[in-house]
Amino acid sequence: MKNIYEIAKMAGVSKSTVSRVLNNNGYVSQEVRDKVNKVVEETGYTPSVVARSLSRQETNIIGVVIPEMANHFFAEVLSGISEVCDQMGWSMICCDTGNDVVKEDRALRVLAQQRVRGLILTPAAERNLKERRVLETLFDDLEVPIVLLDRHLNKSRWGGVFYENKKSGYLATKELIQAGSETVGIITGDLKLQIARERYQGFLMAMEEAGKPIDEAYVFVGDFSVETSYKLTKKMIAAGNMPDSIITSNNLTSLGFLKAMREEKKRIGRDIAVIGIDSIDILDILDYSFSCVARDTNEMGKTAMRLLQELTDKKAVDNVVYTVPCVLQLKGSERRSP
Amino acid sequence: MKNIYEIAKMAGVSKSTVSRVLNNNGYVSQEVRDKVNKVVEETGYTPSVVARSLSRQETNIIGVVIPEMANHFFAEVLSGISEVCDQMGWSMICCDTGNDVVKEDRALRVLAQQRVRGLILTPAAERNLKERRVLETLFDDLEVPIVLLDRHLNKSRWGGVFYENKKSGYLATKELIQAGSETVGIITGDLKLQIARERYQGFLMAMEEAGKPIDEAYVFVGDFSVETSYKLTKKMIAAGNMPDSIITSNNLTSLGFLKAMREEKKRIGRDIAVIGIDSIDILDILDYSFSCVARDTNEMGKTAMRLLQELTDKKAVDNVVYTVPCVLQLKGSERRSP
DNA sequence: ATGAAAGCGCTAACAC
DNA sequence: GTGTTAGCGCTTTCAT
Repeated sequence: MKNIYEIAKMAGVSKSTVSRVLNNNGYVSQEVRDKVNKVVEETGYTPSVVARSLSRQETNIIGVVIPEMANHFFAEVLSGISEVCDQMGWSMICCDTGNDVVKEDRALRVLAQQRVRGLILTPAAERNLKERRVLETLFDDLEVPIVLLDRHLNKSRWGGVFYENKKSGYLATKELIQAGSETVGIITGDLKLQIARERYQGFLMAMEEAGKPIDEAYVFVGDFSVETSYKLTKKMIAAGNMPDSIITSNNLTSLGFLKAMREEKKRIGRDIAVIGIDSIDILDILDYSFSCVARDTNEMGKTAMRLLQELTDKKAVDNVVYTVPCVLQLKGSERRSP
Repeated sequence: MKNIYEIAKMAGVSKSTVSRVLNNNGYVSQEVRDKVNKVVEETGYTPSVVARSLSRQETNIIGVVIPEMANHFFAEVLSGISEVCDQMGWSMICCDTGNDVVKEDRALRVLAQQRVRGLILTPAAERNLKERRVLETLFDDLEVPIVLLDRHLNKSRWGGVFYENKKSGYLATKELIQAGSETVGIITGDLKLQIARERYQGFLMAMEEAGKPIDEAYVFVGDFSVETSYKLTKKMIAAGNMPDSIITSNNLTSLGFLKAMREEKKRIGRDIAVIGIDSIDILDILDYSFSCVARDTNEMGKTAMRLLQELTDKKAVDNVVYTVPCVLQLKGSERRSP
């Protein structure tokens, strides 16, 4: 591929002029402009963004670090980020950490080296103070703004786009009780994550409000994965002691729960009622009765990207927080009708 | 962020030495190595990949261009690509074209400017000769190898990772006939895409082999989207003329079909039999009887990335083609039992 | 084993 | 309006 100097030579002008034409800034006569464009056209010349970035001392790439691309929640988020990113003419480097902090650290370091302009991060886990300081320093030194997405990072000063976690747990529980449940159980997420704790707290709050005691046997500590939720549900069924209803704390937890129920020939609405946190698109398509507390996932991604843009433009301060609302979607599974 | 020169100064050595330590090449005494590493550690210095890329005249970024991230098929593929990419220590810029050729062109141009080291592409559509030439020239000039994924680009000389499309259509159709269907219909994908035509041809072949005539009324030309498939199925049901069974040509087509069936209170296995091309994970979890012809999606992504690596290493020639096998998964929906 | 210096392809301040 | 020139932060060749 030719470089800018060769294009300049061919057009009989200087590099600066070619640069001006390419970036459409500075004064350059129409005549010269046409001449340069013609050469660019003919040669199929494409300027190097890496040289430009070095010279300008900034890139137009953002980093996106998420725990699992194949999780539909994150796929939707990514799609939203990508759309806004594209509109801005920026590019996005995606990293999938598989919920592994080691991979996450590596990803963050790579993105720092890439000198990304901004970062959208869903942390695999919360970190101790020291680890967090290292990360903070790394990106602070580079003046890279960071937007957290969905998950918090303990005591970090970064803002982000989050969810009404506590409220979602609260609403789901309250609804189950109102629909007639005497006993309500929950399969939680990884309680090391703030969002899992919040959802659980919402559950506790609604229970207390209704004057229901918490039965430890009905609190299943999971980790937001299909597998664990599946195992816990199996165990619950095997124990022969099921609550009237249960909260599944995220989309994968719901799936694991449904899988185990199917296998054990248990039926939602007959053997147990359920409300999930997060919707599962396909269940709606199938008209499957699965009640949930939902949110606009794609919009979460878009909002995160817009916030990041404001931060890079210095039009927002660091610790801005957007909270997307939860919406109850009742489809019948909140009720048990034996 | 400090640069290499400042680190050198602080360590009392030259830039070259720091570079050698950082890249772990060339001779440098253990003593000096330690000294440099200490300074790097203390300052939290992170070398700039953009400067390195300019100097080395190559990046470690690959471009991935796909039609829709939120489609579970592509999310899985992305996940596979990402994993191998990460293992290699490379980064990946993702672009979602939304099946739009204009966006695709823009994405490709951006990736060329980014001087990506390689490209994995699922084209939004086939192109005319001229458009294709422009693309080819662009990346040829930059010596960027390209791996096609899932979808072909007409008459291009690029290799890639594809699927047994014709066979999948053939197997599905044959199975439906064997299971007792007198009449078989199909909702095709966008026939401008070779993979859609191939799947359709497989259908035709099996029909011919079985001596069944093709009833035009049972051939529904779709476009691999939920929406179109939904509308076509609605129309089919409204017309009151359904085949014994039907092929749905990809995962989204299956979903649109299932949605319309539900809405119209039609039941798979009673009113019509069906085999879909591509599996839908969640249906398995729900133990939903949905037969399909499946493939290892995640592996397709990994294979594509490995092929790309071989191409960048010049260990493979351009037009290598991997074809991933299709596997019949019968769950009962292939049979109609009124 | 280490340093000096040229160069990667571009941008932008300055000169004319 | 256009050209000249000095970087941007690295790598790498060539001396020493």
